[in-house]
Amino acid sequence: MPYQRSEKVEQKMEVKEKAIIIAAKEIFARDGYSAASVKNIACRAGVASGTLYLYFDNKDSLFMAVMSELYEELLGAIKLARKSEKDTLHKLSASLRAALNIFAANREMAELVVLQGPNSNASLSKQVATMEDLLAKLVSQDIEAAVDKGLLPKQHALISSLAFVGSLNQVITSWLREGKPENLAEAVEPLIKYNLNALGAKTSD
Amino acid sequence: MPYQRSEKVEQKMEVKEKAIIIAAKEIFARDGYSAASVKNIACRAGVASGTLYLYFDNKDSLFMAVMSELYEELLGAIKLARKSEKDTLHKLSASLRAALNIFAANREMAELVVLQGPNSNASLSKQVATMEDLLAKLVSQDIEAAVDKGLLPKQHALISSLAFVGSLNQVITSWLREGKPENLAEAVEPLIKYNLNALGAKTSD
Amino acid sequence: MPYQRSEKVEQKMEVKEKAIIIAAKEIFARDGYSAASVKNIACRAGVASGTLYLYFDNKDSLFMAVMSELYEELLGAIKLARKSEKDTLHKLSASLRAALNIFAANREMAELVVLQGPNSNASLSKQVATMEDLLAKLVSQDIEAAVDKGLLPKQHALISSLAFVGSLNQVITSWLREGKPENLAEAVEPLIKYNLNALGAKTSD
Amino acid sequence: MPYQRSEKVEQKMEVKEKAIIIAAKEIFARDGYSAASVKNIACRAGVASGTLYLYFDNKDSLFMAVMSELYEELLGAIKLARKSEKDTLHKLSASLRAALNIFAANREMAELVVLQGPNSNASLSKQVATMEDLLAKLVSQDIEAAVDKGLLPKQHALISSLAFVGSLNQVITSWLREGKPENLAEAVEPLIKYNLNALGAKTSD
DNA sequence: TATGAATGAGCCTTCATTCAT
DNA sequence: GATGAATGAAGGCTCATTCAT
Repeated sequence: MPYQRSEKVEQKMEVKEKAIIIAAKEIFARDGYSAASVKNIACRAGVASGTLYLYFDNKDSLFMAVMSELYEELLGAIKLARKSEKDTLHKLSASLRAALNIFAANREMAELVVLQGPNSNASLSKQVATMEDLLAKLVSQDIEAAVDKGLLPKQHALISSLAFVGSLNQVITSWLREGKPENLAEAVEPLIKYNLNALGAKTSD
Repeated sequence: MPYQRSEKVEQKMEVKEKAIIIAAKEIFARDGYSAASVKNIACRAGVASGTLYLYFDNKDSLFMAVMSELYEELLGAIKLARKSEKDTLHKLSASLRAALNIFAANREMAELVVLQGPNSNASLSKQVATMEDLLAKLVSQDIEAAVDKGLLPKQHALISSLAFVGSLNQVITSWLREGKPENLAEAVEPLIKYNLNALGAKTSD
Repeated sequence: MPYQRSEKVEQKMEVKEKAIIIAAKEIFARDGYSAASVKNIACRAGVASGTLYLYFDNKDSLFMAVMSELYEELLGAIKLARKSEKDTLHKLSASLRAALNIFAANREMAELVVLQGPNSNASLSKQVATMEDLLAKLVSQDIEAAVDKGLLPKQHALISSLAFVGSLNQVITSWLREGKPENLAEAVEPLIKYNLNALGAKTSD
Repeated sequence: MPYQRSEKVEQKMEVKEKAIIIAAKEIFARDGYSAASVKNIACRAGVASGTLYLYFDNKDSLFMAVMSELYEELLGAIKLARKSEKDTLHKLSASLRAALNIFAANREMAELVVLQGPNSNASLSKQVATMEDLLAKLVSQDIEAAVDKGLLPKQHALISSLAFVGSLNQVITSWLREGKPENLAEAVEPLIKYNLNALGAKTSD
């Protein structure tokens, strides 16, 4: 029964691959890209360092796998949150709120996505940047849509979207590095208000 | 003749120290802290690697020297720009404008200050963060002052200042990495407007 | 008056050369040959490292100069002490006593002659060994003379002289490294007695 | 097949570890601690320099491993020789004889134990000195025991034991460096006689 | 003569990657 | 597939020596 066997093996491999990614997240988040050693990651994953190379081409590609997974998760959560909202501006707010919530719940992810991802190594940074862009593009599209609908005044959508995303990044960075704000939760509403004001949304209050 | 230090030699040394810092900026900007090698830097500076250690204690201290110089330059430009303005809100705008201008004129500095500085190495990052903080504090103080004067509505000053600085960072990051916006100049006014709106300033138009 | 001038200069140089040797003794004694750095020695001598090379070909030759001087001093003291004695066996005792006395009075010398000298570097060790030999030869000659005169029984003069010198060395080594005996003075008589017994001298008591 | 360690691999590793130690003995004996380079040792062992660090933490610990092994071997031989003797004084003679024999058979060991060991590096020397002391203590205990039994006259046991060990050291040193005596074998009986006389043993002849 | 900045070979050590098992 | 011992290039840094001044 070669078919079943292959399935089992495949399952085992998936398990191992996941273990490696989980370990990699921990180590990369804690030590940063350069200081993280392959041996450490393998060790944490309960796997020999050679084994790691059966699942990933090299350290870089492991890092990218980690980042991809994180971005997928992050964007998934954001997209999900947006689905519950009809109004474009509410979509924007929901995005911000979802991002802050997921980072608050998963500090490691924040560390990786916000701090380590963008600063790994010349070539990796470029690839990560591509993923980072997705969020900016989402925001940009919302802004353009809202402008079209007359919900927002005309503006430089690129700059606005970058500013929007940047404000989020900085708050998280400060939270991670300085512990200020102490809780991401307290940042949610002020940050949403800040950006909606910035975009020119007429807030009800 | 027991060695004439004062004149030529001292000058030559200053020149050499500067050459090393210039080279370090190039290499650190291009490769990042970890991937940059001391040998490379020395080589680029036209100096033997041992020579570098006559001017700097070690790689870390060279990096800090580079960063310090850059922050001094950056904050100097910002403070200068602020001096010409009386009004608190104008001070804020002037700060943003000055920062964008200096980065536009000095892409390498942007690369180092915005991208490499924050992600070098655990202990260096902390020191750099201290310098980064200065800008955020400046903004925070302005906001609080403006709120006190009734120029701005009450708000969460920490979050507002982080968002302010973050929006700037992100625009520069995107410019460096994606080439969008193509020119920082075009970002200046939209970004100022974005943040003034965000802060709740009543814009005249 | 070129003659006088040359004399002055020569004097100055002798002063400087001596300063370097004095400094070298300190540093070599403290750090050992390899760990002692030329720069440190020059610095301690109040001289630039380049200057050192006007007086000595290189680190090795400086070390040899130090050792030569020490051996000269040591052997001088020993020969002087021997002169006051007529009897061959008394010459031997006097040698031992003189050696212990000079080391007790000059711990640095002991450190260099006994510990550092023999273990500097492959080629230096050989040269130092040649100087070490002088003491052994002196002892050997005494033994042979005493045997000829019937003061000592026939024996393997080489072995006896080596043992004699070795016993001295070991006591000093232990004194330097372990602080046992606390005082070299207390070692003098036991050590003399040990070796006279060893040589077969009929001690009066 | 998750890697078969137990048999061949483990054996190979032991072989390799031994090869490294053997190479280290050669190089340390030839060049001394400081001048010996890790690369050279690895090379002589037929191993990459990185491999060496799989077996030893660093150069220091490799050196200590070498010295420990040698001291173990040396003291083992001495203790074995002593076991065959009942009389305290015979134990002493047997110790000396055993030491000379093992050095005669293993010149490299002599080089390391007598010449290099004591002069490696500040912190290592101390550790080595601890091992060196064992021999001196053995001798010291014998002397004290013999004195108690009335086999030897009262004496300064510390000085006597140091002299005893020193005489041995010096003979070996001279043999190694000067080639005198040509053969250690010829030194055995004279040296034993020298020291027994020294201690005040009533020799039968 | 005296200086000390400059050199660069060489040091010990790390670590991503490979490959025999 | 899994292992982990082995590799060796590359890293930061030191220091005896040189040489322009």
